[in-house]
Amino acid sequence: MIVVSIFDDSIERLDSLKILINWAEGMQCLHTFTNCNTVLQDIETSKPNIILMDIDMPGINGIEAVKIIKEKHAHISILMQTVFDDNEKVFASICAGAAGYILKKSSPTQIIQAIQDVYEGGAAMSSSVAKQVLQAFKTQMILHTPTNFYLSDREKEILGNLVKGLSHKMIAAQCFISVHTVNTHVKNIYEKLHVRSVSEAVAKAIKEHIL
Amino acid sequence: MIVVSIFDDSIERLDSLKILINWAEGMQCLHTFTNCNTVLQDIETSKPNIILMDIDMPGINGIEAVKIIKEKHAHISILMQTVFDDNEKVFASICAGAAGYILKKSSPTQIIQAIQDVYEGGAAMSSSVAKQVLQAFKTQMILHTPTNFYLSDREKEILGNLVKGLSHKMIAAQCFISVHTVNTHVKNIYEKLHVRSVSEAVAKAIKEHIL
DNA sequence: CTTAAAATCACTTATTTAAGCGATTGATAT
DNA sequence: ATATCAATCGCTTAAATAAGTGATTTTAAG
Repeated sequence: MIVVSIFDDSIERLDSLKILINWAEGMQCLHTFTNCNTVLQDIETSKPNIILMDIDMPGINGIEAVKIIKEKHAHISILMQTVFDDNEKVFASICAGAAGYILKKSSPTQIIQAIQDVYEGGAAMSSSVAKQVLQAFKTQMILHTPTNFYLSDREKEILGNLVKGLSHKMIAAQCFISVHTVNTHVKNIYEKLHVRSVSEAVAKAIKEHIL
Repeated sequence: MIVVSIFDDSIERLDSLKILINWAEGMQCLHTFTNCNTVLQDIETSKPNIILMDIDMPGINGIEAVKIIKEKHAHISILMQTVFDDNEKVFASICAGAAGYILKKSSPTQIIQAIQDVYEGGAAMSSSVAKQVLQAFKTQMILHTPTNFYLSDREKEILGNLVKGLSHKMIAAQCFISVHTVNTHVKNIYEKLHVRSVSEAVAKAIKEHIL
């Protein structure tokens, strides 16, 4: 039996969600709370597997609450709910440790499904939220997509050692080549990366993920 | 009417998906294809709104196909399907521009729902896939737990200039101080960061997000 | 077979860095 | 009031680096 606790400042919504969950098979909701001021204590009394958390609440807001809960009860999965799929709040919730993010306009079936998914270890997101996360994820990844500067393997190896903070001499020893050769390689690296010092090269190597 | 085209190397799966979609209200599937070798041409003939794309196919694989399709038809949403929720492939698909990623074990209802979600501009993910995306997203975001090395403002400023690749002399000019002072600051920075060269300092500054 | 690229080594010179020493001033905290 | 810290400046020396020029060898590609 999945035990669900709900935090929402609207008593009407609290009631309807409670009825929905108790109607659904395999889950029950015995405790609901209108704010998060005593959230840890509330969890002690209700011992939920899953928490339905409203984001906009007076006092401690939903995102803060997630952080507080996750610190003490990492195993409890929290499903966020809001009216709007606000970018900032979605990301903040995810970072705080929420297992899902659904809109309040979601259908009863979707809400039940989301709780089920989260209980089974998955994540649940309304499609519009998923869209945003995917978009953000994509730009994050593409931002970190290495530009190809056509460094040779040896050059990459040497650049890697520069990033580690090794001097030319140490690199020479490491790679069993002479300092002169290291010098030449470094010069070529500078050419290819369009930089004129180690620091610039290292900065570029890290920022552009050339590894 | 949502027009769906399907690419999958299994004819049985192709048939059952086709039946499912044609059974569903508001969508139809007239064309299916067992490979992506002539994918652009196939799209010309079938003119789909949504494409269901298998990942593992002989010849051009699903991810490559997405890239090819998205280049010419950015407006067509593509829903990926595979047996396994393999990390790499999920991310690659997202970056290629897929609008969703569902597992083949998804229920008929979920598949129909996913197509609907994607058609409405959202994204669709199986909960286990969503879980992975969220996890990756979170670590990407949260990696930024800046350790405090107690650098003074001036030291941070100078470190920032080192990261930009400026030499001591250039920094001196920039900050209207002497090279000697820059030297002293740099020495202090090295002490605080426990490094012994610009490259190490720059690497640490970027990696640990000291800015 | 010729060309091009990658990797290697060498030498030089001017500039830059690292590291060591020491010192003054002003602000802040005890 | 005194101690601590940040910021500043100065000098020195040894080591490291940047930039130039030039050359050999191997491998891959055309």
